[in-house]
Amino acid sequence: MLESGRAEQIISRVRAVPAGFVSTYGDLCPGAPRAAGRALAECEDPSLPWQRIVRADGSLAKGSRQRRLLIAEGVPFRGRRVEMDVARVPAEALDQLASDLEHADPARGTR
DNA sequence: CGGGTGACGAATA
DNA sequence: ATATTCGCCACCC
Repeated sequence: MLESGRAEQIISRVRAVPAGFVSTYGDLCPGAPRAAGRALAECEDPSLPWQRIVRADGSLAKGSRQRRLLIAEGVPFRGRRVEMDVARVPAEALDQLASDLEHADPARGTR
């Protein structure tokens, strides 16, 4: 069950982005950022934090709706764009976090 | 095979 | 700073 399909891989990375941070289409799928956008557009899973995926320059694909959700999570903005220098999670970090999710132990680390 | 499309990215004007 | 153009690649017919 690793479902390591192209889309599945992208989706798993989206889930790896922590609240209050963002990542880019290019980081989700280097070399084919549009495939990432495609995956998000097709995926209807409401538990998917799609709003945390923004363009490389910090602009939003989904406009005000997306902006509102991100601000609610505490993502720093500069005008209409996300402050990428502060909130961006690089591709490598995403893989790291994705691995961490598999180890998700809510009871371990609580002391 | 090709041709068109897109929740993109980078370069250019 | 914004608008346009081009390049890229995955997916569909």
